[in-house]
Amino acid sequence: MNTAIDDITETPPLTSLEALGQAAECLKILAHPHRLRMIQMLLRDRYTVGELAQACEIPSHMASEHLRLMQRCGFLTNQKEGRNAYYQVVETHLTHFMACIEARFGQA
Amino acid sequence: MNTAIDDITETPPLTSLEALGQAAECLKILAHPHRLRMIQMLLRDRYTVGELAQACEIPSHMASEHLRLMQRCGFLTNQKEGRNAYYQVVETHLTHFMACIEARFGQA
DNA sequence: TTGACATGTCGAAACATTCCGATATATTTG
DNA sequence: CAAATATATCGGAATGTTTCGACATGTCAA
Repeated sequence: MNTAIDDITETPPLTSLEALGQAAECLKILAHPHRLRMIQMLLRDRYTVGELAQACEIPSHMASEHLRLMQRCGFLTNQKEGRNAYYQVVETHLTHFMACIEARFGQA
Repeated sequence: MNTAIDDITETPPLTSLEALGQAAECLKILAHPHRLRMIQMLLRDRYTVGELAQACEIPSHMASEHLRLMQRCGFLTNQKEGRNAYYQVVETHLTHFMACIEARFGQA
């Protein structure tokens, strides 16, 4: 015999189209190989723009643009130290997203 | 004293830029509110193009295009029955991705 | 066979993203 | 101060995505 709670856990309600719109915005920002690499690195440690740029094999002014984008949407924050800018992750759910991506696309 | 295995589990290698490129392609396809809604529904049951279109509040010929895109990249498959086409999920990792999205963006 | 229905496909307009050179700002070093 | 370094920003060309109307295909029922 099912209880009300059983029914809810069996079929949770659909997410609203509005919330899925927000989700889609965030996924669009994730959907770039250089930004994924930056997030993967920043989930482990903090890095400067130049270090991230080098890891992505791109000019640092382009890394700066990717980082600005990810900061504007609440994924990252930065701290300026001298002439360097250290970025780090603030959106904790990125840990889970990256775990999903690593589970599917591996460490290859 | 750390073993080699400890070191690996503490700092797994970065995913290659090539693999992250594939991941980005998949995320781009996920990054659309109507496609997210379709996937969320199809993870629970199979539906026709018309049913999915109605749930997304879009004309069915546009639902058909979204479904074709998701089929081409290996997320979905379909079975024709009479004049209907039933779609269902074949990429099992979508369960985990959708769980992440629901955890972050809720059932609101 | 005819008409209604469900789905699929095409092409173009509208829109968004990516990339890059040029330039700007701020900081450290000599 | 001047030069070098690190980061940030701007504008535009190239490219990709989304949407939509129009039309094509295939199925069912009368």
